[in-house]
Amino acid sequence: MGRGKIAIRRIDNSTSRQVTFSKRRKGLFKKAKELSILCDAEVGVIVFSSTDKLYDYASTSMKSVVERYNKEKEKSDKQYSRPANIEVKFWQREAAALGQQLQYLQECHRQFMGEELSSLRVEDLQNLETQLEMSLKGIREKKGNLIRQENLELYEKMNLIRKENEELKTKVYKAREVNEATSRNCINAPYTISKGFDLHAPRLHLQLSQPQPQSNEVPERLQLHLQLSPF
Amino acid sequence: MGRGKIAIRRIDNSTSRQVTFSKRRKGLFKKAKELSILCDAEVGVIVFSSTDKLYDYASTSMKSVVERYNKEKEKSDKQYSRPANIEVKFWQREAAALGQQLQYLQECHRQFMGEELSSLRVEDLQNLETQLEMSLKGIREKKGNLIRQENLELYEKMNLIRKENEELKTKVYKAREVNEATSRNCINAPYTISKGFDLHAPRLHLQLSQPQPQSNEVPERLQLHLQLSPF
DNA sequence: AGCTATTGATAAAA
DNA sequence: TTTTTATCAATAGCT
Repeated sequence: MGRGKIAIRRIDNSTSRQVTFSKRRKGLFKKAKELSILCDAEVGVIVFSSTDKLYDYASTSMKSVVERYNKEKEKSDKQYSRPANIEVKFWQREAAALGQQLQYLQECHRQFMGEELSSLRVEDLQNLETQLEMSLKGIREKKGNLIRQENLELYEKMNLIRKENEELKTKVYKAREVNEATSRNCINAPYTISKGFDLHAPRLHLQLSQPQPQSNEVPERLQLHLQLSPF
Repeated sequence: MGRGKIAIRRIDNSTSRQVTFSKRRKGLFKKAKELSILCDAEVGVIVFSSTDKLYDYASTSMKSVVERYNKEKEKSDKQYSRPANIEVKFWQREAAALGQQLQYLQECHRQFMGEELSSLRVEDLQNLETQLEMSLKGIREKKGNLIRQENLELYEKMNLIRKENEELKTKVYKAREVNEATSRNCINAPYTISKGFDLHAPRLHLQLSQPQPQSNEVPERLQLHLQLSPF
């Protein structure tokens, strides 16, 4: 169709190609429009030129055509993107709902902290007070139980250590006796050495039987809890 | 181009329309292909028949064409889907962050309610107790202030009403005197009527000077607050 | 589905 | 780019 037949292959002449592109693109869009009208069809045509310029025709709107196309395709293929908008709305709602919950809880929490009480009536304040008293009761009970249990454990440990100490003392005394018995055949005085050993032994054993990192804090805590515990 | 010219309008004959649709659709796709080859363009054509069947041609792939089209459009128009993916991620993050905050606050709140204390150490419980004691102090102070103020207002109102009552009483007595003076010229006994009016007057005025809906609850509240107020 | 007269599209030139 | 015009391609109406 033209002054001469042409082979269907890329047109080398850039100008010629440009002209042909214009004409044929126009023709393509016209044909698309005719098809849509004659046959009551929805038609969309997208064309990118070799210079990356976009041209498009749609009998209705390209948005409609692409959405319909994606809807049709997503039956077998989920990689198309249209449902994303629904997703965005879903997550927006989700965030809004969480935000509201958060705000409500924050207000509630501030009231529990004794802040922002101005909006409350006497009745609300009374309810809050009652709730806090209940909470306090539970918390004190729990704390008391914990402390008592800790103290019990500490007492048990202390007793264990004392027992060990007693046993060690007897061992040391026995060792000293043996030492004294043998010392008559010896020149140097082992008494001072044995005395030094006697003094250091308990501390050494205390550390061995307390593998926790805060073993040196134990007495302090013990004192603290005894002091605080009114139970 | 055919045996006769046809007007570009919907073909009424269903069979004829169907045939034309087939022929022209094939022609359209051929033209699209020629354009893409001759001019080195990327072309996509989407056609929905009047019976909702999908036909499409793309010089490369429809996915590529549609994505390129969306990418091009999103520069000027946000309703297309490529940015939606980023948006989805944003809102997901937002929701996740809010959810975490909420969860943290909920745990905190439950502890303030005296629940779920098992994860807390003695130190935490002590802090919680101190906080709650502080909160309670603030709440009690606020409640006390509110009640005192309410009581003051109620006392003032009561005094006003009493004053009004006194005034009314004097008026009633004066009216009775006038009545008695005129009753000598009358047969029936107006004394009982005036006594009844005397009894009902205060209640009537109490309601008139208390436009609140719970005006009949006032004495009860007054008693309650006096009972509760240790301030 | 084919056929073909006829119209429509467009290549080359301006 | 658009117009012109000669030519080829597409297809409407029939089979």
